[in-house]
Amino acid sequence: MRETGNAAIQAPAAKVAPATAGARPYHHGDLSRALVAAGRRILESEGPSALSLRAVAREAGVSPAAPYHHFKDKSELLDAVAEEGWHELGAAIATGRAAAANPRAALTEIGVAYVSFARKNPALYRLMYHAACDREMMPDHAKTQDSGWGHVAEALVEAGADPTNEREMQLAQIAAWCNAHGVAEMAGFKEFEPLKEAMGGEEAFVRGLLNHVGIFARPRALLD
Amino acid sequence: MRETGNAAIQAPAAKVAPATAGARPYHHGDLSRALVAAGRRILESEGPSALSLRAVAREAGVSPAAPYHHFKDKSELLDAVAEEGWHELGAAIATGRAAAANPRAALTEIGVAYVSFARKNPALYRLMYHAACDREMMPDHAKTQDSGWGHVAEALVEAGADPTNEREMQLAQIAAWCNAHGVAEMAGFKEFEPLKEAMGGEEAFVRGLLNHVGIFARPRALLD
DNA sequence: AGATCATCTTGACGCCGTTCACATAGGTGA
DNA sequence: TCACCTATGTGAACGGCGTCAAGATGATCT
Repeated sequence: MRETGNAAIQAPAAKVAPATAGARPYHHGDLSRALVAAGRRILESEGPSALSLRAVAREAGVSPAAPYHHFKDKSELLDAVAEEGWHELGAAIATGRAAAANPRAALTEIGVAYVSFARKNPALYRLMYHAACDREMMPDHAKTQDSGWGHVAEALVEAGADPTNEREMQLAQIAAWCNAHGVAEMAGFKEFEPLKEAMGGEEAFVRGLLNHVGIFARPRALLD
Repeated sequence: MRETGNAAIQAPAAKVAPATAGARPYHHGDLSRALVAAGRRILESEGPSALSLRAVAREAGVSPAAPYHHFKDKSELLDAVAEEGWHELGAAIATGRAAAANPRAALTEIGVAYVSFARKNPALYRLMYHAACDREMMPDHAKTQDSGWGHVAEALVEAGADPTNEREMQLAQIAAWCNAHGVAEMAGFKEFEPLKEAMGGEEAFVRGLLNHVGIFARPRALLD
């Protein structure tokens, strides 16, 4: 019939094609993945307004109706693109955290990595959050163990937070996310350019902002 | 020809109609305002996906092409709706600030008022920020003296910040905005419901978040 | 009154998301 | 081997969208 869940995983069903062979081995071979990739290419090169289902199908070289055999509708395709983004954001956060000199610095680096990802993939980031806000919840993926969400909690504990104080832990975790999200969406505003340059570049600006805003540098209710 | 700027101000041009007379005095009378109002009604009652130019025209009782005599294109109409939102947000912030017992509390109340407005008008708030992010800058309106932006700066100074430390002032102001924005967009997520209830309602939750996140409760680089 | 000009309508264009009937081709079991 | 089944593709069509050009309408100015 039709794939219902994650489009990136073909399940143990009948192996249909070598996935990345030359030209077009099967009917298409691996349309799901091709469509998601095409969607992301269009998003990056031509912006969100150009991201139509038909354009994605064109980019993948299939008819406008073909995607409907792999995704219920357009928003499900966009969800798959967004999911790829959440996955990469999680990886970026893990990398940032690992690069920190000490547990306390890890929190800061998580924030910087988060904002950095969002600033490097603005259209993708906005798509990710758009999807999340529409359903008024974080994507399931963001809550798995190895996600950004999980890393924040772990980093908080390693920095000395009391994991038994559940309420404060939750508040701090959410606050961190709000914090990073706010900075991520506003750091690109043009009126801040002069200040950015005066501070020696965007990263310094972002660090200043995160520091001012607090949680990444000093989660005081937990650590003070 | 065609109105170029603010659609809400009819300028000193020829008075065309009594503005709010019965039925339809002139060709329409005051289509600009009617269209903005219709747009907002649709946004609130049927959501952003239903907010098409044609639907707005229908709601206002005119043909699909009529709006083009008042707005360059759809996005200019949406900008006008958003501008109304920024105006109201500014007023809400002013009210919150005025209700505070002391200068320090004023900062907190500004944050609470901001988030409260966003939570009460989620679709409008998202439209407002969407427009801002698209052009990568705050709307001009948000930067005028009596806007939310201005109130934050004033409140910071009244709370004891040093207005001559320009860089820190700017950083704090931006941080406050990031802060409020992040909380505003995430406070509605469903996975936080249990915590919200445990804390005695959404306002307490928001205050906790703003407090954790820092700037509204303790802009330390400036005040400590 | 006649000219003028902003305003509104009609009709059209191309693009969109989506659906449906049909075509095609790999895999399966007789 | 071959008929069948199912997954996957195409083509044509629908209504809705944003937008524009040409024409109708009616208030205002001289």
